[in-house]
Formats: sequence, structure tokens, C-alpha cells
Amino acid sequence: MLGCLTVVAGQNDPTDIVAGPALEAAPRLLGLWLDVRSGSGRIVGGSVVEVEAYSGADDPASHAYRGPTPRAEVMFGPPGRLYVYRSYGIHWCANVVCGPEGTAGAVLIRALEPRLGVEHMWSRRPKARVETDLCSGPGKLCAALGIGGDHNGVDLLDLESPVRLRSPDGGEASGAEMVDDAGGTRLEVVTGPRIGISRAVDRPWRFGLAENPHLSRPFPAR
DNA sequence: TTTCCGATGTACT
DNA sequence: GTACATCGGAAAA
Repeated sequence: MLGCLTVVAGQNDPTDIVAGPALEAAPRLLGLWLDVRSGSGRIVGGSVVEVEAYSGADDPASHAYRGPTPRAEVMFGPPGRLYVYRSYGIHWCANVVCGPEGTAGAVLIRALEPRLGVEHMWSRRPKARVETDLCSGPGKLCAALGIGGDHNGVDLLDLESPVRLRSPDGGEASGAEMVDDAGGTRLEVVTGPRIGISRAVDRPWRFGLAENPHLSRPFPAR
């Protein structure tokens, strides 16, 4: 049996979710939509299918571990902001800041299921061969959506922002479905260790929608 | 198929 | 100087 969590796609209010600690917010962000409006007015976006939680002083793998450095400053700000950083000097990675202002916490978006402006994503990621390569990784999805350093700190909850986190337009996030006691459909969430880190590797703070084809990589079986 | 490694901007030792 | 929340091309198997 994989995982022990479920989420109800699209039934969570983004404002409520990001108000809580990153570890609690992370699985609840699954199924929400992240979309980006470019200068030309085109919208690209997708539903969140994979995330990782990072906290602050108690998390050696977090950029906020050593306090509010210039890079990690946004992580200490109000929730619902976008924290963008450069990875390995080449790629951009996008996080949703969580928890009350003054505390550090963020959820790294690791994979999206493309929903809007897929043709535009292909033009930004010509190397991709199949649709499941478009947004199946933190650097890939930033490239596909056009997220970069200029977006660091934008308010994801403001409808006027160029980058927004919001409830789905329609179409559920896809994955392994479950039926709860009340007869509602829920999506099964799998967990595992965070990827690409060397500290606090034992914490299962990676979350994904089970069996979704857009995951950055498989979750270890358990 | 899997593994290895280069590219290259920041932050920190 | 070294490490790093990555990716993709080349080499090995």
C-alpha cells in the first residue's frame, strides 16, 4: 500500500492552504492550478501534481536554514508569495511561500500537468519529446511556464499577478482515485524522500499524485 | 537501457 | 574553493 493521504482536488482554498506550515500545505497544494500570464497576454498553466516541503531553522535542507539571507528572504515573508531561485546556475525553481510572516517555509513545485497554453510550452521547451516531458521537473516547469528571477516575490493569490495559484477551472487533476466514506472522489497521494538533497534525507516530505504520468520521477515503492 | 558528467550563478566554508 | 532543491547529451553496457 502506497501512501496514506488523500486530497480532494480543487476543493481547497489556496489562501487557507498557504497560511499553514509548509509540511501541512504541501499535499493540499496538489490539484491546484499554477498559471502564468506573459507580456503578450498569453496564459500558460497546469495543475500541481508533485511538491516538496521545506521549512526553516529546523530543516538543514532548506535555503532558510541559516536565516533570512538575501536569496531566502522571500521565504520569511507573507504566505502566498512566489520564491524563485536559480538552481545549478542554469535552471529556475519555483516555490510557494507558506506559514505566517516571520517564519520560513516554502513548497517547491516539482511537476505540473499541462492544462493551458500547451502549444506555448512546446515552443519554450523544444527538447521535450512527449507531453509528459514538458513540466516533469522543477527546472522544466519553470522553463515551460516562463517563470524566472523577475517573478521572485510576486503574490500568487492576487488575480492581477503575472503568476497565480488558484482553484482549477475544470478538469480534475489526474491520478489514482479513491472513494471516501461519504462517497466523494479523492486522489491518492504518495510520499517519499525529497530529491537532490544531501541533508535531512530521511524526511518523507515529497508528495505526489499517485500514478500521475507527469511526475518528475517515480516514488520509491513501499 | 543506465550511468556519467559538463554547464554555470549564488551562497557559504 | 566547494556545494548545490537540475537538466540533457554522450558514453557505456
